[in-house]
Amino acid sequence: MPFQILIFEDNTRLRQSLELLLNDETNFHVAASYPNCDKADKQVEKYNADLVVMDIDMPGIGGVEGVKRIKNANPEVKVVMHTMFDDDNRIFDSICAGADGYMLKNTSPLQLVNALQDVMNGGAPMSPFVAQKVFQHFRQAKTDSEQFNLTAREKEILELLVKGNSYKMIADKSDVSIDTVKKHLQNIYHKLHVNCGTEAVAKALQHKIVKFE
Amino acid sequence: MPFQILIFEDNTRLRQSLELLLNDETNFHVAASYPNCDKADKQVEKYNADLVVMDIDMPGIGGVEGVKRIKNANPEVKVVMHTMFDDDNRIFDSICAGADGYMLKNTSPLQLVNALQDVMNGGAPMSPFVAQKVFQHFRQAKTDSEQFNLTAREKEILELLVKGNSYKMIADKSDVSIDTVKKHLQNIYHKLHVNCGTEAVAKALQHKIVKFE
DNA sequence: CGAAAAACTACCCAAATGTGTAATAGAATA
DNA sequence: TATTCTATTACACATTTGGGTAGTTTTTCG
Repeated sequence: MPFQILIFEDNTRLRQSLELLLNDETNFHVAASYPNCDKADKQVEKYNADLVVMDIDMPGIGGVEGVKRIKNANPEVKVVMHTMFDDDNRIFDSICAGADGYMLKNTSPLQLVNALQDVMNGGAPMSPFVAQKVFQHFRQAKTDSEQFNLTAREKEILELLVKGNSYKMIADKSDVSIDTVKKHLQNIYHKLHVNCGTEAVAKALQHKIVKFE
Repeated sequence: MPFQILIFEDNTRLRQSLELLLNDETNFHVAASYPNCDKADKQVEKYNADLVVMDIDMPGIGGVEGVKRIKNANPEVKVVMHTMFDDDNRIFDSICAGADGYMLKNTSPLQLVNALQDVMNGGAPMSPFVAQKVFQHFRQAKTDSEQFNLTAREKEILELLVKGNSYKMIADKSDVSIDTVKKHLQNIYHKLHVNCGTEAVAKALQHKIVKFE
């Protein structure tokens, strides 16, 4: 039995093209297609869909919200974004909302079909450009984290602060007096251009000076 | 002129297979291959390589450190990891170290060649399994972030704290008395199971109760 | 409607935090 | 060698923070 597919795409012509393209595949069957995803979760339910092809820019609620609802109601349904947008926010929002793949509309029909097969095999297909964005996201902060010129000792103290230690606890664990800790933190605050511990923690985590766990 | 490729792979048989496979492609040429990457940066320099295929588990410095050195000396060289390891740390460490792709060794020869072509076209090829891991990494905390039962007001106050505001500033911006802020934060600390502001900030960011920026 | 949850305020008090100034000693570097 | 950088400690002072207790007022929801 072929996979049941739903298409959400407000451009009528494109929507029909997609239907034709996907119905050509023996193991795909387009159960239905819609120009908006306002009731996507119900529709997925109704057709017992296995796979959803989702545009982002549509009238009513957008595709990102659409994914959220579908995944919320039915986490095992695969959703692949199919959109023109290649900006970071759209991409990351979609992934966080639960999308299983992200293909740009400049993808060739063959590649799109491959991507959909891929996702049904447990993969997470992305257009090359998207994959690059994703990789960049990991590397990102890495570079600017060095720019604060914290000394080894300062990083050590800062890390203890981030972990939730009080000055006294930091002093004990670092085996120095509490006044030394104070002085170090004062210097750290200056280097990070912040005025208090909470800000320092936020900055340290944002810039990955201290890693999570 | 074909792309100049370097291969780092300690398994002799596999290394030779890769050479044969890649030399079959008209636009690839394996300039050299080595059983370890202790001098990878120099070797890349020497052959003016465009692309590196890098194993992770090798005698001497591992592939992750190898990528780091290559990218440090020569950021425009493309490096694709080719390894058996599919654990999160290996994957994310490699990406952070600057890898441009991450292919598992169970990849078919055809797919590997495709991946290498892909990377030379500016893509970031990943094995399906790896792509999935990467997606998961984004979604991660998302689910448990709701579990703290913070009220809307509490989230608002917490967010201001994370942004570096003092109690007084929060009171002003929220248009309530400072004592109210105190009380709210006290409740928040209890809900998050922490004892102070810095810990709360760390927890809020880790669990994405408050988003970066 | 009536109970429960959330928001708000006030006051007291002890402890923690952040700033300034000052000084010593070892390491790194020019 | 001289100088800068880093790590260290000390002390004084004002402010902030965090906890406890106690009460009022909205909202929300069964």
